[in-house]
Amino acid sequence: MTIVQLKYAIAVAEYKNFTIAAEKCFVTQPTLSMQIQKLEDELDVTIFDRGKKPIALTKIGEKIIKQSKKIVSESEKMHDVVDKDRGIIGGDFNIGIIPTIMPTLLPLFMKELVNNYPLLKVSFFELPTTELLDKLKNNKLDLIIASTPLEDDELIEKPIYYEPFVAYLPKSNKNFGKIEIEPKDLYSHDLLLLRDGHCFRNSIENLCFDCSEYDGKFELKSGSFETLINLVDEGLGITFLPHLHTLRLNESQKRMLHNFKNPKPAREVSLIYHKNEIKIHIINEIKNLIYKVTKRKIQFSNVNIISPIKNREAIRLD
Amino acid sequence: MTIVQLKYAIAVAEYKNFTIAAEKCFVTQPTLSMQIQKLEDELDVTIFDRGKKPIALTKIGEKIIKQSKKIVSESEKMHDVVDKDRGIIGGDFNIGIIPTIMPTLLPLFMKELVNNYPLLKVSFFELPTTELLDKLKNNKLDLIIASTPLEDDELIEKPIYYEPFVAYLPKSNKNFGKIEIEPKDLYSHDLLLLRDGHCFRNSIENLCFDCSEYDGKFELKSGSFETLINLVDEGLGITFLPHLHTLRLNESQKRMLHNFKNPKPAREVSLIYHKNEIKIHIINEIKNLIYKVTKRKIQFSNVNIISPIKNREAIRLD
DNA sequence: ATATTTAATAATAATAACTTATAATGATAT
DNA sequence: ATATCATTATAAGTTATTATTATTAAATAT
Repeated sequence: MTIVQLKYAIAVAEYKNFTIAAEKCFVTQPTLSMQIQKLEDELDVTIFDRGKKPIALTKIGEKIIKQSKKIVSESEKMHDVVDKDRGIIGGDFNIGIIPTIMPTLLPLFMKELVNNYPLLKVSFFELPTTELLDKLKNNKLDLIIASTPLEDDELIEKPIYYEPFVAYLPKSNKNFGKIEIEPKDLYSHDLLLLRDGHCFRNSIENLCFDCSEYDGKFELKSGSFETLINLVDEGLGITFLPHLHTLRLNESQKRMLHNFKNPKPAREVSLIYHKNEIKIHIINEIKNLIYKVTKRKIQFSNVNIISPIKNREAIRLD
Repeated sequence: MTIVQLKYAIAVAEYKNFTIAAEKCFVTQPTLSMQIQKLEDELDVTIFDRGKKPIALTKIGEKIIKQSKKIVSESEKMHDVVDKDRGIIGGDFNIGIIPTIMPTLLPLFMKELVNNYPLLKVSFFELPTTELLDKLKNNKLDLIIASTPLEDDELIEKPIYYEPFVAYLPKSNKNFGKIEIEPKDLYSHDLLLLRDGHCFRNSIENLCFDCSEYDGKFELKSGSFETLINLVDEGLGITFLPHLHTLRLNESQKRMLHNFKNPKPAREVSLIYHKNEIKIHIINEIKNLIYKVTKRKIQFSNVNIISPIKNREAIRLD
């Protein structure tokens, strides 16, 4: 049993295909096949059911892959041990951020991050939460920034700020001009939301509890707040915006913003990383940097945290 | 970096000698030296300070060996994963027991253990606690039975019974015949104890708190309770015995036993194994077997647990 | 100084891992 | 049913790695 064999097996488990797995491991398919066979021979088990299409893990195969991941992740940490000892913050580091956070948060720390750690090759990936989590668990990402709580016991969540929601209402709306509104006031047919799969939509759905009963315009799906804002401006409905997205609105648009009364509904934005703690020393550096930047510029209190997972209750936070 | 290289490095760290480490790994010395060099080259560090005699670990070497042990121990567990899946309880299994527990406990479960698991090759090692711990941490032992608490955060302790101490007094002793005695009654110059290094001695020293001030006969050191009993029989002093050691005494000897009043001083006897949980499925089987056997035959309550570590306080247990 | 111990190096053999080429298998389409 | 395609297994040969033996070098002890 070698670490290389385990990596090959993990790749096959991931891609469910020997040929693709071999490519990803930068070897030819026969090489990978042979090493997998050797591993199976040594352990005297069949890890993969080649009969099924796509290839499936056997029952024992599942366990073996799980243990393989542990071994490989511990072996990856060896490099961290060395780097940490030297105080080196360098190498590749991949950060994933959900689309509704990316444009407002990234500009806050991007520059300082790149300047402070010249040896670090940081890459950013803008993807929905589920894909981010997938990549994080497969070590394609080292850190993600997303709306929490996610309640995933493979991961560690470190909240960085709580961002209130604000209602964005056209003059035609009956609640326009109210000083303080409540979520239930907005229970209506013309609520415009980001497309399905966006966790921000889940948050709002949790906020409006029974909004799965909505019909009509509700089905209109958009991918960015930009579009939603334009639609509302045209009087085609109402929407919610996260607070940081409202800062760049013009004066007349700002008059359309309506705060909720305390405790304001809000989303929790967190750094999320794997419990295996690979590259933990780099994660900690970046964590401190982001803490520093956000603590100075973003501070909210007296909020109700709305879960990005469907059908979860809010958590009061004063 | 390969698992084999890590094993070689761990061996050198253990034996502080390339030649001996090579032997233990069943390879020649140049093979081992080269692999260590390759490992050092790849990680770009020096793990061993060859200048010192015996060979010493560098500062970063310490960390690398620590991480290596994690990786290797996770890789060892791969076989457990397979065995567990098949329900196989087999292979080598090494149990260490301290001398003052061995003769009374081993007969209770030895036979059933061997009969129940014919594929298991069990070996027993009778050694003092410190040596047992050393071997457990270096994976030379899979399980040890010793007096606890040891407060070692690499290890897991599972108490199996609490064994009261009994005083063994000759007729000449002033406390002879008392129905109930207290530890302080025995504060005297003729207390006979096992030789230094035996944890049972530490327990008794904790019990008598200031007995480090004792002089004279106290320095007489013995290795077994057999000797101590004989010495007391000859009227040369007094001693403590763990309860299970008193069961085979003859009638006249039994008249020399004196119980302490409640809560009786007692030692905690535990199964101890490594947190890395290698062979955990076998450990669990043996644990259950020993639990079953001891729960039926050994039951004590209302005791004060005396720590086998010097200068610790007793823990009351009702 | 000389023997002894121990790690490093050199030359070479054995083993293992890899590549290319090809065959076998199994599913899908004609 | 047969051809086609996708995919894994096998075979032969090459390269790279790991091992051995023999020897050298360095440090200690006698």
